[in-house]
Amino acid sequence: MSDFAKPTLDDVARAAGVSTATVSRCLNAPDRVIAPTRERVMKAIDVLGYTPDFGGRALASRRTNTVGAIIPTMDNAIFARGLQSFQETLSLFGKTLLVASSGYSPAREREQMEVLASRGVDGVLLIGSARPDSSIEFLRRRGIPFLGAWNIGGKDGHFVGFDNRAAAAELAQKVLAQGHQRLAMIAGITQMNDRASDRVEGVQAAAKRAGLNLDQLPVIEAAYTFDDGARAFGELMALSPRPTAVMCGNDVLAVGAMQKARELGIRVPEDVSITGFDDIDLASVVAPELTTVRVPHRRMGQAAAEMLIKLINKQPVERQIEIPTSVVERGTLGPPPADPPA
Amino acid sequence: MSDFAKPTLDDVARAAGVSTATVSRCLNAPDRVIAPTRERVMKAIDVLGYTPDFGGRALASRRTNTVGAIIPTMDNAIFARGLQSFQETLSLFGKTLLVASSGYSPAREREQMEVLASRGVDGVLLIGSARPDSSIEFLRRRGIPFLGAWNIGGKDGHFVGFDNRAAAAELAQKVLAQGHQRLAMIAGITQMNDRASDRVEGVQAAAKRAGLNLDQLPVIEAAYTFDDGARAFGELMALSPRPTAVMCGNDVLAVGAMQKARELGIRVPEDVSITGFDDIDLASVVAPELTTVRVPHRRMGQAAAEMLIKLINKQPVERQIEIPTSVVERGTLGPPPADPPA
DNA sequence: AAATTCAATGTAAGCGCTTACATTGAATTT
DNA sequence: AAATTCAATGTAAGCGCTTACATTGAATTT
Repeated sequence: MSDFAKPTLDDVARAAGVSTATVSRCLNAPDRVIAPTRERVMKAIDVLGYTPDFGGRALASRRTNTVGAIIPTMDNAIFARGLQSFQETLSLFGKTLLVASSGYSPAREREQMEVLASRGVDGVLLIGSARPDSSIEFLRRRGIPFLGAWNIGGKDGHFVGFDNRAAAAELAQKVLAQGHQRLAMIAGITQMNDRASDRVEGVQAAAKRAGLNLDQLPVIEAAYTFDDGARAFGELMALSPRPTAVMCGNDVLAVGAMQKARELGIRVPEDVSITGFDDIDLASVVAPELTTVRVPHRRMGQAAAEMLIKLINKQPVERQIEIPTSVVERGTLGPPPADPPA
Repeated sequence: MSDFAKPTLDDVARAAGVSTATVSRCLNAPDRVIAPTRERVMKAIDVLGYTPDFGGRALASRRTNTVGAIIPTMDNAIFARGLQSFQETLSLFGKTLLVASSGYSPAREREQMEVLASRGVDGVLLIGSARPDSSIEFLRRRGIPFLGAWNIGGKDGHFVGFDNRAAAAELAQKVLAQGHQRLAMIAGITQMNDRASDRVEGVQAAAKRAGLNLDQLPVIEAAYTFDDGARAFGELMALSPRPTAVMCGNDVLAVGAMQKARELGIRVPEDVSITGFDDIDLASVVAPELTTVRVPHRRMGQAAAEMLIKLINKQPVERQIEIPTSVVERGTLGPPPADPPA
């Protein structure tokens, strides 16, 4: 076998004594070729070590069997798990994943859309729904099916995700049920991030329903890192009156807050309750374990892949699939101290 | 602008009043076209909203500007960070990342190689060097440049990574220097995983050098999860004599072990010292903080991307690049108890 | 002023497939 | 037995680019 002459369809056809059309059919619609012929062709393919050329195939069929995903970053447990199962499911359908990252910037997201479009992806996975209309318009014009994940409720388009607002509200209710009156939030950066802003709104809605004054519900925005969570927690603890419960936009922020609490000698949950969001592995590793919202990332990734494939195949789909979440009550949530510091 | 008629090179050429070759040159070798012409062409490209067709381009140029990576799983902080920076660097060079996962199975890795090869990737990133020769042979025959990362020292081929063996040995030395005589290990699954087995060997070598009897150095292999780490730690603690220091194959295992210790009422480091490997964020979040080996994942990801691009461009490269690691001594490592339990 | 050079551009073949349409011939219907 | 049908296969165009080679004509050299 030569190192150079990569065999082509033509070589296979010649070796099997059939036309190129027949070889192509063996590959793409085997039932349209009679068994003995097919076997002969398959044998030739095997002997020559033939694999179809991607470029030729893409050009002729106008299909790439490639799906793109534009996520803020892979380097974050929030997306890693869902993306992994998205990829696994895609691979079951013979599709490959092209990964691009936006770093939470809508402009970079748009750039990546263009990169993916020019690569002829059959479909695109996006995160959430907050982005300039022009970006969506771009995909529409190109005729590329797309899907928002990790959230639902965008004004139009398809979604597979969870109701961040409702989940945050539900968690807030549990906190309020413990008797807390002085809530505070460490939110993710809400600009162009509907997951982050929905969570804030959810907490605020629940607080309002419970008769709290929203002016007394401080919200600090922080990037999703331990350090930023810790810093924000420090700021909140300097407030007067000091909050007795700090709800965080995700688990990473919450764990950062817990670290800072330890550093400041503030006990969790005796002095301050802390909650997270996502229920990543980390949440059940810290002590005390974190009260948070469980999000079935793997299930969502799989559902997203399935829906996107249906969209690509122009099969009917629901407009959105809501993945149920649940509050996980663990050690970091307790009643407020009897005599909270002013 | 119509939704359907995606403009082609031909359309641009006609609109700009030049030949298709000139348009192609504007895109691929702009300096070979005089400025006024180029501007006219660029204008036409802009007006028509033209983007080159990937299939056509790939077919004609025999290049895809796509790089593949086959990693065990994305859903693990160990790979996520390095892969993210690999991708970012690639993107700087106009290359896109195709991600495939093997789930730690050499057979699946091989399958994914075939998938990537048939997609015409320009190069492939692999993890480590432990795999059947036939897999390497496959890439060689196809003429696809490849690179092993996360480790160095494979018998041939190119590598960008760290010396797992030496790093583990260095960490073991620190443990031994504390006076521990009863070491134990919770290793990753070593089969077809050179990172895991190199770390075991490193610890064993250091122990031997210190005059310990390797028969008295129990090693339990465990998958990289908290639960498996916890389970293995439980087994080790049931041993008699009980180890006074448990070195873990990575941070996740170590944190799992710490959880179990807490559950068993075993104090860390007073009763048992625990060490990890990788220094993922988690390591400095647990209490006490984890003694571990710092691995500059981002730097490695970037170096890997740069080397792979050089390989693709047939530029000269070193055979391997070693990324330095360092031991981070933190709270989980202390001297053995004065009176260790039998 | 004629010859030469060379940058800028054009012509057209070819990359490796898919697929609409055409052909063939055995099986079925009349 | 002739006509019809239809499954199996073949023919060949075409998908949208890149690039070797050809052409053009202004600038330079003689």
